[in-house]
Amino acid sequence: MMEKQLQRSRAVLPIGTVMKLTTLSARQIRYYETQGLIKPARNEGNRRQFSLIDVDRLLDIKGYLDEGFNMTEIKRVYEKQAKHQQKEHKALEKPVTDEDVRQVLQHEFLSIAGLNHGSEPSFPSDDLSKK
DNA sequence: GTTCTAACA
DNA sequence: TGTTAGGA
Repeated sequence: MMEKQLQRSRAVLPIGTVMKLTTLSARQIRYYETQGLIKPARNEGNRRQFSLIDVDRLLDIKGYLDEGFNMTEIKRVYEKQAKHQQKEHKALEKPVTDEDVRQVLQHEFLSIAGLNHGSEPSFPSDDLSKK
């Protein structure tokens, strides 16, 4: 049941393929990597090798971009996602599937987009539940 | 031909 | 972000 997960995390796609799949420029893809939004593997030639999970992540990022979010805002979303993964991992040792990730992202996306879709760079700030 | 990093008209 | 230089 986890086989597909392994296949999806198999990083073998060159940046050129990812460009076509996501319609993002190499510049953007590389930049997002420096911003910590994605972490593609590298082959022996220092070439980036993306997995389907990476592509999926890129497509999500593109979605945020279309909604007018900037890198810092998008990064914030993924930071929270990272926390979720850590939490799950430490607490239950439960493997996070890309479907889980999608749900978290979708939730974050909808809530953020719904609260301020206009132009204000301001966010509802962090959660108050962390005590 | 493709991808990489760094830098800027 | 685009684009280009110079390498691998």
